[in-house]
Amino acid sequence: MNAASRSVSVKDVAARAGVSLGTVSNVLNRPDRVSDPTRVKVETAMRELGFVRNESARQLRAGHSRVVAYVVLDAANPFFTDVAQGVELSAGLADLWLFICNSNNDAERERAYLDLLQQQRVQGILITPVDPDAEHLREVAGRGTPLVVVDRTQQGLDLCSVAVDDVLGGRLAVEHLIDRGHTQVAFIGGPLSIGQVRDRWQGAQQAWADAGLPPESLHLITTSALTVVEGRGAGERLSGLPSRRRPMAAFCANDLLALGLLQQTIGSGRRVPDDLAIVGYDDIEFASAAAVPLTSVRQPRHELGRTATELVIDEATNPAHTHTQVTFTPELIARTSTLG
Amino acid sequence: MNAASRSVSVKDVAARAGVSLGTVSNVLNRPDRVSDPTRVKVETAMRELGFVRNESARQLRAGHSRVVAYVVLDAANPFFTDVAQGVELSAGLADLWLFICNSNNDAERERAYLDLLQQQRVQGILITPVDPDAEHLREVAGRGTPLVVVDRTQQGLDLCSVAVDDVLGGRLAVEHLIDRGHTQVAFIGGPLSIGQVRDRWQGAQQAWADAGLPPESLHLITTSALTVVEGRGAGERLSGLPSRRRPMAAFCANDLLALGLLQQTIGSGRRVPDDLAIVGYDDIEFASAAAVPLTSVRQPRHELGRTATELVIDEATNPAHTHTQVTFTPELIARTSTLG
DNA sequence: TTGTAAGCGTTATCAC
DNA sequence: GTGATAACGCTTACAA
Repeated sequence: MNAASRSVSVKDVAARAGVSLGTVSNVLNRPDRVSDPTRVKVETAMRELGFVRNESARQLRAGHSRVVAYVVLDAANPFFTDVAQGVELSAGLADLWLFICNSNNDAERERAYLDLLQQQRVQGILITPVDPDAEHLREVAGRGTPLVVVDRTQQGLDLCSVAVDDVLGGRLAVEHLIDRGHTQVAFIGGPLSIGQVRDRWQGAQQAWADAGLPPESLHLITTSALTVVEGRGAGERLSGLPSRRRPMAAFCANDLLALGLLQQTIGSGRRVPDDLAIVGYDDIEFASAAAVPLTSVRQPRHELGRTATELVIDEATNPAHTHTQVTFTPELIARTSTLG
Repeated sequence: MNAASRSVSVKDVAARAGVSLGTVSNVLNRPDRVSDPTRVKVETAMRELGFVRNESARQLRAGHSRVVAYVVLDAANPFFTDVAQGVELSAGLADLWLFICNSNNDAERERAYLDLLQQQRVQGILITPVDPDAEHLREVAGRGTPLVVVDRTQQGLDLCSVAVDDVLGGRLAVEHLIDRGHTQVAFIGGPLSIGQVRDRWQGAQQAWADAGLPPESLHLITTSALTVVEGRGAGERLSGLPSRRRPMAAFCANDLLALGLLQQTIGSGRRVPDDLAIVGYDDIEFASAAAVPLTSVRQPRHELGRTATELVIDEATNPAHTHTQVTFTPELIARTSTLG
C-alpha cells in the first residue's frame, strides 16, 4: 500500500505465489490452462501485492492498444460532446475505450495531440480538425494510424470522413425563412475561415438566389467566434440598424450564436419571433430548452459519432479497407422562434 | 506510406542511415552528442521512413507517462468541461497532456476507466466520482497512481480532494431569497444520493432554520437527474400547486435544472422574477446568457481544475507529499432572475 | 500442467 | 562520437 514503491510485476507475483512467471501470465490470459489450486494461489498473490497489469508492456508486445481518441475543437460545445457520446457507444461494442482530447481550436495543440496519440499507437483517431486540408492529417494516416475526419467532408479521397451537408443545411434554414415571408434576412456567423460557416453561408445564398431575391437583402454579419457572447454582440449590431433596413429574421451559423442573439433580443424588449425570427444550427439540447424554443437545423450527432467509429475500426482491422466519405442530410426542426 | 506495414522502429532507421541503433537514440535524446553529418543522415532516414517513436516502449523504460486523465460524471455538463479547461491549463505548464474520460454517471464505466488508466501508468487521475466513498478510489491511490477527487470533499484524510463548500453554497442561495422577502421557497434537486445535492439541501435548511422560518414552508421537490428536462418537469409540478401554497421562489441544485424551470415558467406565461424568483448553482456560461439572466452560486471552476492538477502532480513527484483536502468558498452572483 | 526463453522498441551504460 | 548490450514487463511458443 505504499505509493512510492516500485510497481508490482508478474515476476513479483510469481515469486510470492511460488510459481513461474509464465504461469502468472497464463492465469491472466488463459486461465483454463491452469489448475485450480495454482490459479487460486496466483490470484491471492495478485490481490495481496496489489498487482496492476502494465499496459505499456502489454501493448509493446501486442502492437496495438484498446483506445480510440476523439480530438474535438471545443469541449465546451455540446455539439461535440454529443458526437462523442455516439462514439463511446459504438466503441464500447468493439471493446474500445474513448479518450477525448480538446484542441481548443488551436492548431499547435492539435498537432501535439496527434503526435502523442500516434506515439501511443492508439487504434484510431477521430478528429474535427482546425484545418481539414492540413498536411499532417494525411501524414498520420500514411504512417499507419487510422484517422477519420468528423464534421468536415474531404475533397481528396485519401481520408475517411463523416459530415453533414452544410450547404444543404444553410439552404433549408433560409428556405424556411423565405416560406415564412421574410424578404430581409441576416446571416450571422464567422469567422469565414471555418469551413462549416462558409458552407452554411453559401447554402443561404443559393436559396436566396433561387427564390429570385436580391443579394443585398441577405445581410452578412460576421462574428469572431461561434459563442453565446458573440451572438449577443451580433444582436446589438442588428439593433443598431435603421428600422427600415433592419432584417426581421436571422439565420445563425450555430446554436450558441442563436442563443446569444435570442437573449439580447428578448432582453432589449423585442419579441421572438414577432420582431425577429431566429434559426440556429446543430439543434443542441439547449435549443429546444431556450426561453423561446429555437428553430434549428439538426445534425445527426450520435450517428456522426457512430459512423466515424465504424470507419476507423474498419480502417484498423480490414485489410481491404477503402477510404470512404459519408455525408448525412440535415433536417430543419421548426419551433416557436420562427413559427410564433 | 502503407498503413498495413509494420511500424518503423529505431532499428529500421539505423539500418537506413547506416549507423547503429544507439546513435539513433542519441539523435532523439541527446542530439548534442552526435556529429552534425550523422545527425542529418539520421534525421533524413527518419523522415523518409515516417518514423514515429513508440510511446509504449519509451514508457516501459521510463516507468511513467506524460498524461493525466480526468474522469468526469457527465461530459455534456458545461461545469465539468470548464473544470477540465482549468486542468488543461496547468497540466500544460508541467508538460502533461490531458485525456478526458466520461463515466456518464455509471459506476461500472468509472471502474473500467480507472483500471485502464492505472494499467496505462498515467501520471495521475482526477475524478469526479459517482460515489466518493467507493473503496476502489482508495485502492487506486494505494497502488501507486496519484488520484485526486474533484468536486467532493473526502471525510477520510487518505485522499487528496478539491471541492467547494456546498453546504455554504446552499446557505448563500437561501439567505439571498430570504433577504428578498420570500417566506415560501422550493428546493429543487435530486436524486438525494448525489452528495452535492444533499449538501446544498442541507445548507438551505440551515439558513431557513437560522432565520426562524417554519420547516414546512421550505418545500423539497426531488428530481431524478440534474438536467434541463427535469427542471421543466419540476416547473410543471410547481405550477400544479394551489396558488395559496405555491412558493414564489425556487433554489435549484444546479443551473441545468434552473434553466429548465426558467423555460417552463416563461413558457407558461408567468414572469421571472415577479411570479417566480429562481436561483441556480454552478454559474455556467448559459446562466448569464439565459433569457432572464440567472442568479447563481458560482464555483471557482478553473481554480478547482488548477488546484486538483497541482495536487496530483505533487503526489506524483514529491516524496514528502501529504494528502490535502482543499475547500473553496462559493459566491452568490445576483442577477435579474431574483432582482427584477 | 508448468517452466524457460525470446522478443516487442526504447533508453542508458559502458567500452571502443 | 559511435556502437554493442542489458533492462523495462509482458505474452507466447516450445520444452520439460
